[in-house]
Amino acid sequence: MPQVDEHLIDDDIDTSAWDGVPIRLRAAGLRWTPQRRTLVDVLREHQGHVTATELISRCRERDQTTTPSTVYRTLDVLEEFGLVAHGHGHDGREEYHVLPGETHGHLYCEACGRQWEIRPETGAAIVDALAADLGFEVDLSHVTISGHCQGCHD
Amino acid sequence: MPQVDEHLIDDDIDTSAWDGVPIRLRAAGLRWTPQRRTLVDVLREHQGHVTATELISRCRERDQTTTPSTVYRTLDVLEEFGLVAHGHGHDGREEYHVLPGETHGHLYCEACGRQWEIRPETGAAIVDALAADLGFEVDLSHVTISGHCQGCHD
DNA sequence: CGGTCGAACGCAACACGTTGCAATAGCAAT
DNA sequence: ATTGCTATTGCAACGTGTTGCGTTCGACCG
Repeated sequence: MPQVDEHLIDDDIDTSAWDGVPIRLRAAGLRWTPQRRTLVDVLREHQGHVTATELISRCRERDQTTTPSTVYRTLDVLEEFGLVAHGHGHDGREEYHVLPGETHGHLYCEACGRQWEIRPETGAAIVDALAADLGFEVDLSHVTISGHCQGCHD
Repeated sequence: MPQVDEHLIDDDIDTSAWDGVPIRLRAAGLRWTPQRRTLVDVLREHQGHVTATELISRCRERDQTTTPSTVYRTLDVLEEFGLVAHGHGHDGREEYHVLPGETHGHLYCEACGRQWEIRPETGAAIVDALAADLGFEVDLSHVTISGHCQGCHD
């Protein structure tokens, strides 16, 4: 097993973005509570996409008393700080992007259920098309576009 | 008010597509029930988009005993026959296109809440971009893309 | 016209997400 | 350490949509 030093290994996620959260909250007149700490601890371990439901159950693993409404409200706050971004999966349920870097759209194959990310260049083409049409400024990351992937159409 | 004969006026909707529904259902081994008749009668009066909730309440105006699960299940059947198509609004709730003609995507402005349809040519550009990228065959009508309209972005 | 089969119904329970409100508890100031 | 303000919590209730199950009734057949 060579070269293990050359790349980050799976569970070696950069969590530094979360370190300043308590301070940022207080600076905005908000509060750092045990419930928020639990959620942030859970988010530290995640990259990419998570459903709200999964976050709630992971929080409950750490704290039996976790309440859904608190989690949803905390996620709203974290979204205002740009630490998560929510979107809707193909079935309309909420999904969260943790530490959204470059925003990207999502594709969902109705046949096989797999998901893909839209490449930045392709996403840009979509954004440009809608900007040219109606002057619309699209937030691609908010939705999942449905269809059939190459392997599944016909 | 000249030329009123030259176009269909607003409440003169072509409902002929619904006339064959009982026969089509029976031909497929399915049944024509009073509950389905109520929903189809409601759908006859609609064009464009309706939320599932609105359909349920309109059915209840005609039949107090209408049950949500029956309406949802009937909508699924009608969708298989191509008479309605469901999508998700910006907040993930279900919307139905009645008698979907040319499929079109939707835009939702997060600031002012208004909605637009994506013009066919623009929609085609989006479909083409994703086909070129991953060979993905997109069903644009299923989702509502969020963003900010011309009047609302700065 | 009555019998049979199973599609469709209504209900009850669940899942996900939101909201209003009274009680709690951060946190800044004293 | 105590106090006061108010952000946050937890609960309960609601809205929307789905699912399982026992019962009903549509439709075809004799």
